[in-house]
Amino acid sequence: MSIRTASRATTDRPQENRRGDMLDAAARSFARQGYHGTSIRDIAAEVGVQPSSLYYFFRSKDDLFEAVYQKGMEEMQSSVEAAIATADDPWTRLERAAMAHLQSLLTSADYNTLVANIVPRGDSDLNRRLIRHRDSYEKVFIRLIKALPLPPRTDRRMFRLAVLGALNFVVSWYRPGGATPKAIARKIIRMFRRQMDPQAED
Amino acid sequence: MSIRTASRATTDRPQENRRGDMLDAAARSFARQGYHGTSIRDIAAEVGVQPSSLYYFFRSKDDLFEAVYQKGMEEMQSSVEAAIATADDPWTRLERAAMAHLQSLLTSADYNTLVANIVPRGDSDLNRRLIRHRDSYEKVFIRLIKALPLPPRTDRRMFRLAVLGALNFVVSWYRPGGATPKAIARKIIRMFRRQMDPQAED
DNA sequence: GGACCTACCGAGCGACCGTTCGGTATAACA
DNA sequence: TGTTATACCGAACGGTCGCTCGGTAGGTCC
Repeated sequence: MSIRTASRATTDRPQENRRGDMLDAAARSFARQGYHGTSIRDIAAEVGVQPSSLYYFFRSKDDLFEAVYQKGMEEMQSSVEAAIATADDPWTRLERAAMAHLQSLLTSADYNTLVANIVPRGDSDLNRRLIRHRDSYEKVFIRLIKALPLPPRTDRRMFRLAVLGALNFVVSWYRPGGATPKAIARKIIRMFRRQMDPQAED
Repeated sequence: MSIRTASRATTDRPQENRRGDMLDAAARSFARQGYHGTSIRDIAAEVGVQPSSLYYFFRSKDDLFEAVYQKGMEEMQSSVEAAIATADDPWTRLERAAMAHLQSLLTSADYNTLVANIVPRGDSDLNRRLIRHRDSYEKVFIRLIKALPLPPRTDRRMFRLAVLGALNFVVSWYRPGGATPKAIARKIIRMFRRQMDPQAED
């Protein structure tokens, strides 16, 4: 292994590479103003770059948006996966996942607020791609709920959707200073648990 | 009471009045393409009117949007109120309300899909006004949940928000042909009920 | 029959939109 | 030292945006 192969020149800083900055600025703008409310020029200005430069890294506005959305979903997924790694009990794992999920949505990291606020609807190409990313993320919850000791004949899909609904709705009423995301997540999961699991301690 | 006062000329059709048509077309467009995705010209074209004509009835695009949103909320409120009028038992009333709520959100009446898809965030003037309308609607649920025989020290606010969250999230996974809105609403409320009310029959 | 009001029309202003295209400074490579 | 790839710049194209403004046809009122 020569020096040549070891030092990958592209990552160092040969003549800068602001793709990351662009992604960050896009996340900020999209999270605050929404898709149509954000212009390529807005993002470019925030990075300190010409609008045309964005097209060197991203084919189109749609592509840029998808990249941001995907990164947000991936960040959430890895934070959830890290949170459940250390627990064995299925209900504890769900609770930990809910905490990580809510914490991601509420701590105003732009990528995650974006994911929280943009609900893909309609059937444009872009929306179809976003939904694929979201579905991929929600697989974690399918697994978690599959492992739960629920009463027989429980509709686990409905259960999952009710939990995610209650969780996601928090972003529309949460105000910092009140209950913490963790506390809220715990409360919500406990509400669902008490019903489904008679020997829950509470 | 003379003939003059009885026949209010403005409502008849002196030289037409397409305010209602405009509101309907706006609801359609806003519900499908969102706020920024809808142009005044789109709406005008759908009504068969010049763009400038919209400004005779509405001060601005924001005003028009607010009018649509408000009408949507009012429709939902009266449908919920009609649904609970004939029931006395608090849990039954909540269940009926949830059914009416979901039915409004899911039967693709444009005013209601709009309300379901537009989640006001940020602190523009418009968003603040939308939130006021939404809060006014949700008062019904505060009342309904206040009347519920819940265990002492139950956080009724959290309970309400969890219920509304689970309910509102349905719009993002509902597909016609599966369970009906009514059935879904019943299932969701029963899930919450079993936990809080030990002598629920189910 | 003249003044007035209502419900529009039609043209257009200035700003902004996503995107394209030809260039170019810098650095790596031969 | 010349070639090539990378990471941009700067200008501009064609289109759309929200909104304004000066009309005016038709009905109502005195």
